[in-house]
Amino acid sequence: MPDHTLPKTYDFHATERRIYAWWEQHGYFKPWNDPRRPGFDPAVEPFVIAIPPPNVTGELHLGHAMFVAMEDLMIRYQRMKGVPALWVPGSDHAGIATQLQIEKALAKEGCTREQIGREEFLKRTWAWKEKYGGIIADQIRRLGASCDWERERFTLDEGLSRAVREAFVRLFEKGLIYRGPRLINWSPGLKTAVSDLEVEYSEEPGTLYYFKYMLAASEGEFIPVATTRPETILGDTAVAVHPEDPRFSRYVGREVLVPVLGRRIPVIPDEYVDREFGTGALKITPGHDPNDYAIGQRHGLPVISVLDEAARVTGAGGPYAGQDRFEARSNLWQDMRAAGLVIKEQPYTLSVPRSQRGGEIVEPMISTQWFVRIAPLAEAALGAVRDGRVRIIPEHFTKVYYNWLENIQDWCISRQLWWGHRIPVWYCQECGKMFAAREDPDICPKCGGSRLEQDPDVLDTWFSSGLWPFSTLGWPEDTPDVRYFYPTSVMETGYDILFFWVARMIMFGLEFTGQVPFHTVYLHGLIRDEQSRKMSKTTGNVIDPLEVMDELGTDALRFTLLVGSTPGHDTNVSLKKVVANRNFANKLWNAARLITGAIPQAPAAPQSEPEYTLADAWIWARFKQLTRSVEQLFQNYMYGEAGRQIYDFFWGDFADWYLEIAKQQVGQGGDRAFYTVDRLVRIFDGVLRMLHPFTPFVTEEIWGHLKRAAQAHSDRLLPMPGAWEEALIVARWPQPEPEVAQDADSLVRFTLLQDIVRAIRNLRAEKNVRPGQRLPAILVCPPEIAEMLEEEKANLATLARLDAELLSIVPHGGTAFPKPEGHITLVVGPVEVYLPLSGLVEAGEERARLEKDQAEVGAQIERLETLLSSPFAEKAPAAVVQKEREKLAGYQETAAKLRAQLQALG
RNA sequence: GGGCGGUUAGCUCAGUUGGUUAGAGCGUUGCGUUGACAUCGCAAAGGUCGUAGGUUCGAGUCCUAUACCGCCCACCA
Repeated sequence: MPDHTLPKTYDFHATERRIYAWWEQHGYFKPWNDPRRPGFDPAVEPFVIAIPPPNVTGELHLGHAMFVAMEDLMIRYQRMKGVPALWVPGSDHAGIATQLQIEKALAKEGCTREQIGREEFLKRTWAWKEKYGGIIADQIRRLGASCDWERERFTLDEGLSRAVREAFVRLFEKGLIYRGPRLINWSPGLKTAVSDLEVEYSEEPGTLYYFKYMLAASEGEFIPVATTRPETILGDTAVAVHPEDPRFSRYVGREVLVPVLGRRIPVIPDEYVDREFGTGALKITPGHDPNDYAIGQRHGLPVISVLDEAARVTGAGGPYAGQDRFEARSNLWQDMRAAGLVIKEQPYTLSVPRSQRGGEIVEPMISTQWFVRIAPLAEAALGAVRDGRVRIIPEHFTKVYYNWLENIQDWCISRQLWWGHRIPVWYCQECGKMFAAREDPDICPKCGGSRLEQDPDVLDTWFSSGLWPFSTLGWPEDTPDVRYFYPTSVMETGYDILFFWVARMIMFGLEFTGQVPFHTVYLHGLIRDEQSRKMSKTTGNVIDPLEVMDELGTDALRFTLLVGSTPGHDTNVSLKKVVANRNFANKLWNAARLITGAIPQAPAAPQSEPEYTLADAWIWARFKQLTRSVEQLFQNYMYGEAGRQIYDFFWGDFADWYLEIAKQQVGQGGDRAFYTVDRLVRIFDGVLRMLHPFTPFVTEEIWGHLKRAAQAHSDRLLPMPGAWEEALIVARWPQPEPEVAQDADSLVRFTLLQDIVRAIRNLRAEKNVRPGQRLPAILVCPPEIAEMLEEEKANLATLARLDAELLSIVPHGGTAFPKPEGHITLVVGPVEVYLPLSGLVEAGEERARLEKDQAEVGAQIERLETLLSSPFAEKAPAAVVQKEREKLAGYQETAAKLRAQLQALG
């Protein structure tokens, strides 16, 4: 046996490992045109994707699998098209997420980060990163990712750190970064500020507390006020009422007393107050509420912080100082009740702000933080999408993008963490000035002093991520990579990080490089379970991609994710789908066994000119259709639909029909066998090529076998490009093949053949004719069809399980054909099929079936006649009308046959 | 409050530019296994495309309204 014989079963496990190593070893993942390699041609346009960097200590989940599959598909497609394709891999330091992991580990040892100190903490985190940081990259390899691993980057590596400093200093020098006390979202557990985006609101049952704000100057008079957070009363600096509210107008300008504390605060008028809500009067806590902060600014109110960084009451809270916020809430309320200030409590649904990471309740607080003045950047980023320099797919997300950028707030970029890029700002202890610097300074540039202290904060992780498309290529250096590969091509990621990441990359790209960082944003949906629930460990519905790959193979997983998804829409993944796609890979494998086995049965060189059967012409016409359709779908980023069509072609046309026919044709030997094998090889090769971006492993493996089998047998068995490439991963993508006039005819004729076969199979199934039993048959049809059927006789016999010796094709026109004794009739379009089964069919049954057919055909004729006599005939395009006319003619022909048959039955 | 998406077969979903009998996988039913494949084959059942209008010769596809589900943003003392 030659070595290209395929084993009976496909061992995807071993294959995946072997093939990946082989690809990598041959350098196929590198762009063929590369400024780092000899023979570089800067004129050839590359295709570039920067990977969405996963968290360095993360574990692979289906979200990763999704983007890897999607991006690898795009990269492989471009590579096969001959475009230098670069996919830059890397990972993200993920400030909060990683730091939390380390802190958790420390907690197990019974200590805190403060106890071990910043330096030791960072040492441990780096050690953690070294230990676990490679895992995710290996898991991404298992998915088949064809990244250029030599270009792998990490957001905290030296080059990227330089980029971060450069970006910060530039913005700082332009005045686009400022520092100051503002009301920010404070995470008391993490003890850091977080940005607006990192706060998630959840609806939760709570209480609305009604109480009295007593007038300072008059006994017994009060303004009723409602709050959801009584502890903030301690920080109230005013009570606001609507200026036109008659209930309270007499109080405006007077003073009320803060419960328990007895502080005097003014009653102020402000239109922000909603007269309908609550009591119509609003307590103002500028230190702990964003709206109150704004009102406070308008009225020049003092700001009192009553909560500290751990959300405990500060000294300003008098008797409650040192208490936790919730403890203080209940204590204060009790004391107020005792003092007769409580009116009532009412159940109320709150929108509770929680930290995206820790999940704890975020506290709005006044704090000195660093901010990016975002408006000018946002304006530019809006422009880039508006004028089409960046295209977002699916398109409806552009609105979401606009909406966010048009209402954007300054971005709080400082975090009170240790794991991250430290803010490159120093404070001179001698002159008191602060300055930003690209390199760690020794002396103060303002006064020359040497007692410098660096700002202790680090930057928001997304600050460094925002630079990713160019920092990974070497920016701010003017490297050959930046010059050639930037701007990148497509940014493919989930829509959930459109704001966090995509918008910020566009802003930073424009700001720092003057160019958009990518011309296309492709947003995929989120992965959910089969009941469209989010996958979560608590629900227990998490599908682990690693387990899926172990059990069903990477290709099956990839194909499921790719074909099951539409851009921007969530995808429900179930194991059942993956199983179905594992079966698909298996089907491919077995088709390959058949084809490689068929090759040696044909002569190595044909003696005559090519001669193709109807089936050959048909499958070729269908294949060409597929290449055109797939090309168009790929161009429109409709990968899922493309995959589906290839799947359908392969399974429904190629395997179900053509392979069955091909076995028969190869069995005929001679040149017929050669030309059949030639079709098999070419079309299967084409299918493998088109499938390769979806299911790279099985296709590469099979293709290798196919190629070797073909080469071993004949130098005339070639793929479409005319020569066998060295590997499928770098093989040419099938060109869309143009349609020729004959194609339509082949399709119509073969469809008739299929209809005949189906009709016979149907009857056999109905009558329980044993599958093994070869039936004789008589086919009566118009002469021009008879010729075709005669040629296809052998195939017909195979497919419908007829006895080829006893199959007669009778050309017959005009007059009714006399029905043979003992036969029953099927009418398939212009063809009458007579099968000697009347013994199995009861009297009347045949008539009933024919009448049923007649009724169906009659209904169609009626429908089409109505249609064609309507304005449709004049207004619709001629081709469309013509098509319907032909259909009608076909039905009329069938109807005539049916009538004749029924008459013959008497 | 503003915006977006979904509603198609029992389930999960496709359905690009409107073209005239609506597709797949899974599930269900019946039949079938020595030669590519039971990880399979053959056949069958199953949908008035959420509802109501409109545009059009023609609407699952475009427009308007509406119901329900989901999401995002803003945020309500």
